[in-house]
Amino acid sequence: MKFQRIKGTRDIYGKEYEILMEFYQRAKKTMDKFGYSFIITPTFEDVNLFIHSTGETTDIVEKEMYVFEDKGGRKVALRPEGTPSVLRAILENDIEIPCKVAYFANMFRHEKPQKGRFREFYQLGVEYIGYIDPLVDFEMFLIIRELMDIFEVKNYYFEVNSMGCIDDRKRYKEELKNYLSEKLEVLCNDCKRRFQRNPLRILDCKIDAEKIKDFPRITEFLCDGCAEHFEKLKMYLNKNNIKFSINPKLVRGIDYYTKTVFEVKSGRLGAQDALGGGGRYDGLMKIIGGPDTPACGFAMGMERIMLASEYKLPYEKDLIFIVYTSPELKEKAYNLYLFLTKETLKCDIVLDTKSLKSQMRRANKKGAKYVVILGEEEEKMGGYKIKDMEKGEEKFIKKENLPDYFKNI
RNA sequence: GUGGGCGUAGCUCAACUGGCAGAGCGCCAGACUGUGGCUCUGGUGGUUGGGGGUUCAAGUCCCCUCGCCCACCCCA
Repeated sequence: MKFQRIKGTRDIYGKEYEILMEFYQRAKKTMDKFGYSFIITPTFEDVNLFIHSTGETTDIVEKEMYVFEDKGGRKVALRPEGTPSVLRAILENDIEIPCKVAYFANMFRHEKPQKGRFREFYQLGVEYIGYIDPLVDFEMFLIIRELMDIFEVKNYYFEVNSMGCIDDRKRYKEELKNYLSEKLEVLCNDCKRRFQRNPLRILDCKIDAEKIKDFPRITEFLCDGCAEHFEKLKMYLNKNNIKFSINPKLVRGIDYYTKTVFEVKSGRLGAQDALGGGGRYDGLMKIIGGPDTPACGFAMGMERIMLASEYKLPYEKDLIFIVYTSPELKEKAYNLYLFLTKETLKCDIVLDTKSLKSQMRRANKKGAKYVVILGEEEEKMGGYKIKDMEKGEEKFIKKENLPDYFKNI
């Protein structure tokens, strides 16, 4: 019986694993600098958490969630995004607000896989909870700029829009519906369906883009407070030389956003060009039963980051390979291997009895810098032969001098 | 969920209108009597994704199914 992984999932190993972990380390360091603390929340939650926060009419909840019933009859969902869980955790653990939280975790969405899109994927998420100040929104851009830097992503760009507050959006929705009702007949079937359920989504439609060119801009329907918030953000961005363009069609697929929304995009990705996205969600905390608390955040897709990144793993040749000339010496060789690992040196050894030649071949293939040779002759002389694989030189060394020999490689 | 492309050795791919499943790389070994890379020589390697059908004969044609890639939808 042979098995294969579930569609849209991946095995991450070898170089890709090393890169992902390196990126995690770097992100951790950056988030530490900005004063964020990391959090791990459960992989699955009560399905209602997402229904109420992400939004009942969103594609994510409507058709992309992995939902199942556990043995206790609870309806459970694999998390499709991180923000609801983080807010839930803050409330449940009475974490003091304001707070700054980050996470690095796998997310699950039942979509058809394509370039840069998987059913299980990794996100780096950042949430800043507690302030209405547009400086918070601005900080998201600052952090992303720094992350793009350390992930070595070069050609990225920001798109920004404002969704206004709940009231603004209500008024805008009416206005948009008015405008669209005259065009409804010429729109595609998807858009006709969206008209009732979620008219904002029609702005996203590529088929009908031409037909609705002169749609009303939401930024013209913002209340004074939201307009000022947006102006301040733009000012901060300009002052700090963060380039962005305003995309009045950017509405995002999650219901809870208010005021600022944004995406980071890359030209290197194909159709799924968003490296990350986020925005302000001032109403969400209240929706899930907490105090009325403003917040802002974003998430980035690590697989997409890796696609867009120019980062190359450093070429570290520091492996020490142990070889032995006869089966009788195997256990001695293995003890040497154990000894060296205690010295925290990177080493390896083959256990199936093979010719010295074959062991040397293996050492070379694994990229060994040094080979320690255990042989009968060397045994008699109380030491080992060490071969420098780059120079091809060999040197005899006494057993007691071995640790020192590798001290400064 | 909808469309298009594709599944042949570990990898990259050949195999005309149906006619004995192949190459390169890799892997293993020898040339080199305790020593890697380079070179040469030999060897290993397959239920042609799976199932069914048509045929004397199917990698090739037909149907079903699974998977991968790309796009739509939507998003990270």
